Amino acid sequence: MALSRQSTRGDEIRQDIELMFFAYRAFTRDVDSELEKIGLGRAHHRVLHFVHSRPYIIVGDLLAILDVSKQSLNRVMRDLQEREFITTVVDQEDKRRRRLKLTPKGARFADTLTKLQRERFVRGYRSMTPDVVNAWRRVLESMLDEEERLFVYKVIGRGS
Amino acid sequence: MALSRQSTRGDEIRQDIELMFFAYRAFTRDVDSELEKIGLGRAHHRVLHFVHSRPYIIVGDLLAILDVSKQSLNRVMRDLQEREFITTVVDQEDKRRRRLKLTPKGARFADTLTKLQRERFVRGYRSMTPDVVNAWRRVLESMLDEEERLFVYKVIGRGS
DNA sequence: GAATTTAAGTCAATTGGGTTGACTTAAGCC
DNA sequence: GGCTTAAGTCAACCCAATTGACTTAAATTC
Repeated sequence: MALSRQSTRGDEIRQDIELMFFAYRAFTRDVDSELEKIGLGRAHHRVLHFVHSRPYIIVGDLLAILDVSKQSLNRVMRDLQEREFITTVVDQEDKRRRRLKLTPKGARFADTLTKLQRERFVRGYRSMTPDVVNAWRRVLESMLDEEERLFVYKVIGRGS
Repeated sequence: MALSRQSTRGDEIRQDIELMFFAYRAFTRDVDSELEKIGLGRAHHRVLHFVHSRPYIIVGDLLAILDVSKQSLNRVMRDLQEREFITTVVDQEDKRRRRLKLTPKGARFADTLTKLQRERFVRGYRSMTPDVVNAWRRVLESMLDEEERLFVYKVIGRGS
């Protein structure tokens, strides 16, 4: 295959853009294929993931994180509830709110997915000093827009 | 919003997984919205991008890079040809092959999209030493599977 | 030179995951 | 009591992907 292109100077960033594309695809592949076995998709994974790390999150906050319409979330939620991966409890302080939580079964499944992605990071960080790992994170963080960055800090519980 | 979660020790990688999700979303957002203005989607961008850096690439190689079915590529190609963003030329050595190339108009558009993504990288790399930037790349590369990594090196023209 | 393989393209049906719009139900707030 | 908010639903639609079955034309093999 005559795939390669002449590598001119000054296009390192262009390579990085492509690397980002390939890396993200690798990052989601294992998980996608695991989900496919039981007839779920990437959208289901995102819900499982974020509900797992934020038990009792309310629906509106989850919508804000995922940045999708509630109609879209709803279809996904139905699948997850049917499979008994997720349950809702009515908030006692404000009974309009539904708090989301994974069932033990849902949590186990979410954990196996997380493990798959975690492995790729561990592999990448091995042989890197803590300094470099930190810098790595800062690079990713700088890709976010200002306002978004504050939101993400709040969501992932870093920086504050 | 009570979005944040308690940050227990040992879940740094979990934060990184989420950061990867948010960063990739940011990374594609500008481009997506630019594409939307003229009625194209992310799939069109990928084709524009890879044909731009690999002028005269043949269809089969592009399929291998994108890892999609040819039926899928074909729909996208039709849109791009209608808009006169891309042209095909028959390879003279093997007349079954079609070589793809952007028109000047297509190249200009591809450049404006690249610029948008490039900015995010420049922002991230500013204040990083060359060493750190290199390490950053190595982390991303390590996320690829072994076989895939060799393919990607060939495609982006690094390593080898 | 005929048969097979390869490269590209096409039609049709389906899926996953998103959208907008319009609406309902129930609860909280002033 | 009336407005607002949180959640959920139905319907119609869109984009980007899939699989399967097929065609055309050129290159390769026997």
